[in-house]
Amino acid sequence: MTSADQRPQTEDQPGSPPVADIARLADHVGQAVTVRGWVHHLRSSGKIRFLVVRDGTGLVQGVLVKGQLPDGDFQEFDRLTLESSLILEGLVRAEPRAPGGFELTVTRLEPLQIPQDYPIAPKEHGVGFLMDHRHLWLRSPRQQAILRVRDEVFRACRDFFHGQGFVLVDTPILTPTACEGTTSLFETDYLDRGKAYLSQSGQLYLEAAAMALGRVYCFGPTFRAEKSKTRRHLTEFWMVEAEAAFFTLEDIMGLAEGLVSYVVQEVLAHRGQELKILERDISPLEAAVPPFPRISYGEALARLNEGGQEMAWGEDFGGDEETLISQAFDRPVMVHRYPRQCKAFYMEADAANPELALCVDMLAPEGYGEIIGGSQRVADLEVLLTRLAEHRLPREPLEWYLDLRRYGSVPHSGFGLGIERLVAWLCGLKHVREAIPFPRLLDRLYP
RNA sequence: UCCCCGGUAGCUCAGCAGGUAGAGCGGGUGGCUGUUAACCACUUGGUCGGCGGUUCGAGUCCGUCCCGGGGAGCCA
Repeated sequence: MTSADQRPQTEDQPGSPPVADIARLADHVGQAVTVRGWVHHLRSSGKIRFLVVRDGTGLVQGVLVKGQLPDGDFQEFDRLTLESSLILEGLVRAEPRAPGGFELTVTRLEPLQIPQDYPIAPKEHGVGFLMDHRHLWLRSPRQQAILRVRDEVFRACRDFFHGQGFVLVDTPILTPTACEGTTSLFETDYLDRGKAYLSQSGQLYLEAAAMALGRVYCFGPTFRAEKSKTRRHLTEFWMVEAEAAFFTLEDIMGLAEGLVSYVVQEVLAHRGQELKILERDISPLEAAVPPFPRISYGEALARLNEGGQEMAWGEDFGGDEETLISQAFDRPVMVHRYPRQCKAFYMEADAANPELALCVDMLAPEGYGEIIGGSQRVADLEVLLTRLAEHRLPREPLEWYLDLRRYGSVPHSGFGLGIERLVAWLCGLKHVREAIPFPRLLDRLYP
């Protein structure tokens, strides 16, 4: 847990040993320390008692031996239950029998609060039950590990873009209209000005920012009111989106490949312990180094039809098709140049074949499906106006977007990366709902 | 919105051909000086999702509604 290295210390209590993070107990062998946290596990064997304590940095087993701490404190042990909050003082010992390698001989035990009937037991639970108790489920080692991987993904994304000269530009969450028009939006009242909608993408605003700063990205929540009920869907999810002036489709594919491979390598380098807790086979992650294979929609379609999965030209791929395509490769695959008819209005047509869009989807291996969608954007005002008409989108709310084509329009491209899908793949999760602290699903708004 | 599966103790589940409610875990009590989801003994624990129907009798069969899970479409 490298992040513990720089954790600021809180004030020690007079008369008590210094407070130590469990992750740093190695630095305190032979010393008296104070540990503050929650009871993770309890065992009693007559005159010797064990409790495993969690403090957010790790787990440590405390040993209570009668005579080595006040009798009153020893008896307090019997009142403890799972998730009791407490303060322990003790002597740090190297102990080969202990999972972390260190143990605490407890010299003082002070319960802070003792729960009755903590709902989550150290046994198997159903998904529905755990989701109802998500606020408590987060305390489990597995969920902690996922959240730490997620944190690493966020950090790595920001590092990558910063290193590539991209500027973080925050796009609005409350928007006057749809970005793409096709998907359903969450609607809300906006004071006295009618309806507002929760953003389903920062892309259009990011295009404006790219015309100011060249290379930009945004990182925020995204909302889709679709009645999707699959392992790959949330109604509220996080997306990192990039947009760069003068980038072609080829440029943006290189950027997407660079981002994903960098994030994977950072997670492998810094979150190996968490991946181990998750029992993740890391060989598919280790393989995710450039170059990622690139195939066209036409090639992908041909592969599917040869494999017996009959599909007509012009249709978008579903989850099953994505899985079949990705199974042919050992790393993420980029499928480019889909038929324009199944893609969004803002995508530039391929000059070599105007029926195709200059777009790309990156499919994660192991059936995790699309993690990135990107494209080169329409740069010409007249073309864009035609597209809006074709898609029957209202022009007035997008006049500002059209301005970008009136005032110094340039070729530009961008993509969006779904964070939860990436985290789910990295962690080997069965469902994206575990990749976000408090998932919002079709039929779930609690807790 | 559509298709499939499910709802029995706090949790995970079993319940035979329709005959009147079970286990493990958890909780409680006691025992044990090195336990690793400790172990042993005893004990606590139920509106069988709701409503209606068939039947002498329904957890079990039928209808319907509610809730949960999985999948499709759409998307990241």
